Amino acid sequence: MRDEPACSGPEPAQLSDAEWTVMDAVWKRGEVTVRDVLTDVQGETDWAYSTVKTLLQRLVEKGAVSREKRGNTSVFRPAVEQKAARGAALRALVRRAFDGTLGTLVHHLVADERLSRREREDLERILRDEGLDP
Amino acid sequence: MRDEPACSGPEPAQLSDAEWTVMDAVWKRGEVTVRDVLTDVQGETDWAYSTVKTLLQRLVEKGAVSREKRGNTSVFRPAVEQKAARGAALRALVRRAFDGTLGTLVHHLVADERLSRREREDLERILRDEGLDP
DNA sequence: CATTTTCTGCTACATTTGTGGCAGATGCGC
DNA sequence: GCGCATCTGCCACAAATGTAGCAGAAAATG
Repeated sequence: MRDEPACSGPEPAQLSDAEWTVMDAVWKRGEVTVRDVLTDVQGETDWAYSTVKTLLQRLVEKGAVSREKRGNTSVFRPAVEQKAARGAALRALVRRAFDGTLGTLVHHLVADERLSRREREDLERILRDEGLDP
Repeated sequence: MRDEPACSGPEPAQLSDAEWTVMDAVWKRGEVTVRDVLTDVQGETDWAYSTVKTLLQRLVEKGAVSREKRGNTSVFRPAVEQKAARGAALRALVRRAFDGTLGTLVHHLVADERLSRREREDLERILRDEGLDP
């Protein structure tokens, strides 16, 4: 009896850097207009209205968000869960840079000299606290 | 007194998918020619000689490998350690997709339903043992 | 040596990503 | 209803990435 969930459906499309920034706002609000996102990313970026618009457009094409016309304004909603997107991104990284093996990544984490003792302890704690639920 | 290694020098340049494939061969062999890499990636990819050549060229420009002329043939050598490249890639992922916080990634790992119990246990064990045993 | 093989240097070209402009349609304040 | 603010749809353009061809130089081969 296997306890792995095995492979579910197709991976959500990979998101680019800029697209992640937009998705953060989309997930946070649940439902956004171009302007909402623009507002949220002010300070983080220096994007023009058009830039956000284009990015949302591309996210629609990638199937990451859905668009619904409300009056003359588009309202966007997440079409993939953040968790799914994160999983896909993580698996893509593991595939390209860590032998396709999660274990290699974890090993790197704990062996990486840039990981502070404190962070390492945090990881252990998180694992113990969160990993126990059957 | 801080125990963090804090921020060392500048991150190695980000590598693209294709570039990671090439770098795998470069790290494995320690010293390669275009043809060596081409040989190694046969089966994995269907690249032309020129493709590998271009990729190595770009890796030189990115400072990821060094080139040395031996006769009329170029010999390439890693200029960044695999560990450093992995670290940079991992940090980039955390930055874009996991709130910039390693803890968020680890939390995702243990909470992700796609992570099998066995992998979860491995993770815990590796953390406890500091990754000392294979 | 004359050929054949193999390299290199340069160029090319499609796609994706980052960034944004312009013009026409639509909605809001007065 | 009119004008001003907004939105949208479509296009643009540079940099990065994926993928490779061509021509000339260098080396190997008979």
